[in-house]
Amino acid sequence: MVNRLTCKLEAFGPLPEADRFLLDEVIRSAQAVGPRTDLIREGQTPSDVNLILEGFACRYKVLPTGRRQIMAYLVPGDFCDLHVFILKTMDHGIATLSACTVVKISRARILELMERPAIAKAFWWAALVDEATLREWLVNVGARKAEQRVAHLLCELLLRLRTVGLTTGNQYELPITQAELADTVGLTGVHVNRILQRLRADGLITLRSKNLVILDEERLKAFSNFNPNYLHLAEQDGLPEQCL
Amino acid sequence: MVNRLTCKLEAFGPLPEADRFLLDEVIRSAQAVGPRTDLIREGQTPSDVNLILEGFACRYKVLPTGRRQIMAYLVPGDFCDLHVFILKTMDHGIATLSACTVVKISRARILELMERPAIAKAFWWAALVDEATLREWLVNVGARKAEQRVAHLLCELLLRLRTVGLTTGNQYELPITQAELADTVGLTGVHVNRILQRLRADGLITLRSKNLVILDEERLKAFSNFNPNYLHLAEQDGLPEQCL
DNA sequence: CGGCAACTTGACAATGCTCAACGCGGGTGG
DNA sequence: CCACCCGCGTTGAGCATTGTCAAGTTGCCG
Repeated sequence: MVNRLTCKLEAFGPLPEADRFLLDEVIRSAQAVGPRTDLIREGQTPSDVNLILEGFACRYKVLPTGRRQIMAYLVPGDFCDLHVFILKTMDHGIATLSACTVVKISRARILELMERPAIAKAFWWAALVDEATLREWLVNVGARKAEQRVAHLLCELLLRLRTVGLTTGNQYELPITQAELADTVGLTGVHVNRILQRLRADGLITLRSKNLVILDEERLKAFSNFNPNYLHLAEQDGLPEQCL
Repeated sequence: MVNRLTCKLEAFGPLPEADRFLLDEVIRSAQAVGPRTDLIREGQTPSDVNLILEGFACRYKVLPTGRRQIMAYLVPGDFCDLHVFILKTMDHGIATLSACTVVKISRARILELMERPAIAKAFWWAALVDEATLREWLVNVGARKAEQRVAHLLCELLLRLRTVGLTTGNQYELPITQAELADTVGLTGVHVNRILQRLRADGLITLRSKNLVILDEERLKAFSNFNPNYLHLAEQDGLPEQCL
C-alpha cells in the first residue's frame, strides 16, 4: 500500500530514499478511529501529532448558538497539528468525519524527522499550504456565492486527493454528509441539497452514495473560478508522478 | 517610542534584555508607505519579510468578479510573511490600508534572529496565533450573522491593539473605510453601514472619523460571542504589562 | 422487516444585496 | 478664501438569495 504521507510530501519535491524509508517507519503504528469521533477537543493540550492515513477528518468550532463551522478537511497525508507544541491549549477541535486510520506521532519523533533537511522543508511546505488553503476557504465563504462555494470545494478536493492517489480519473470518495458540507461552506443543509441538485442538473457532477464524479473538470473549475495556485503544487520544475 | 514588535512578542513571554536590544536594532530602517499601496502582489516572489510598525495593512485576494476578500489585518507588530521563503510565489497580495511605516527585514536577518531561542519561540507563537486568527475569521464569516461579525471583529482588534499599546481605555484608531470593513466580513458596504448604525443605536460603540470607542466592552463581547482564547494571550503564568 | 439517519421537497420568512440618489467633509486649485 | 470635487457615509425601495420549518422519501444497517 502506498504511503500517503510520502506521496503528499513529494508533491513538493522528491525525497531521498532514506527519508522515504524513515517515513514508512513512522507510519507503522496506525490505529482505527470510528466516524464522528473527536481526536482532540477544544481546550485540551495536545501531546502527540495526529496524521491521517485513511478517511476524512476536520478542524471545527462550535458556537454557543449550536452552529458548527468546519475550518479544514484533513485527508490522507495531512497532519492535524504539526507545531502546536508551542501553544498550550487547542482553540478548536479535531474530529473524524468518516472512519479513519490515524497515526499518533510523538513530539520527539517529529523533532527527529525535522533533522532531515528534505523532510523538514517538506513539513514546512505542508504547513504553509494548509494555511493557504485556510485563506482560500475564507475567500470561498466570504466572497463566492453559494453554488460556486460548493463547486470550488469539490475542485480543491479533486486536486488534493489526486496528489495522494485517491482519485480514479475525475472521481473520488467523498465520505461526508450534506449537513457537514453545509457546515463547511457556511450554508444550510437544505440549501446545499438544492445546490447539489443544480450542479447535477447542469451536468457538472454526479454524487451518489458518497461517490463523486466530476463530469467536466474544466467547466467546473471555470464555473467556480478555481485557481489552484494556493495549493502550491507545481512550483518545482519536475513533478514527481509516482502517486498517479 | 515603544517597540511594537517587542510589545507583541512579550505578550507570549518575557524576552531577555539582549533580545529586546536586538529587536530594537532591526527596526531602525523603517520606511513610510502611503495608504492603499501594495507591499507584495499576488504572483510575486517575496524576498524580504515586511513588518508593520504603524498603520493598518491587510492580506487580500481579488476574484475575477471584482469582489475583494480581506483575509487578515496586519497591525503594528505584525509580520506580513514570516516564512514564505519556502513557497515560490505569493498566492495573495498584501497592501496597506492606511498610511503605514514598514520595515523590510532580509531573510538572513530573520535567520539570525531565529538563532535566539526566546525570539524563535516567540516568532513561532506569533505565526500560530496568526493562523488561529485566520480560523476565527472563517468562523466569523461562515457562522455568525452580520451584526455579530462586525462586533466580533471590533472586539478582536481591541485586544490585539491593546497588547501593542495602541488603545486608550476602550478606544482605538480604526483607519479603515466601511467598504474595507465590508470586504473583511463578507458583506456589502451598504449593509455594514446599517449594522454600524444599529451598534451605535444599541449603545455598544461610537465611531466617528476613524475613532472607535467601545462603550460597553462586556456587552459587546457577549453580543458577539467573543472568546479570546484563539489569541493565546493568557497562556503564560505571568503576563508582562509594560505595554499597557 | 424495522428503524434511523440522510436526503428531498414545498411554502414562507428573513437576511442581505442592488441600484440609485443624496449629503457631508476634507482637500485642492483658482 | 471660496468653490468645486471626490471619496465616503447615509438612506430608501425593491429584489434575490438563503434560512426556517415541517413533512415526506429514500436507503442503508441490524
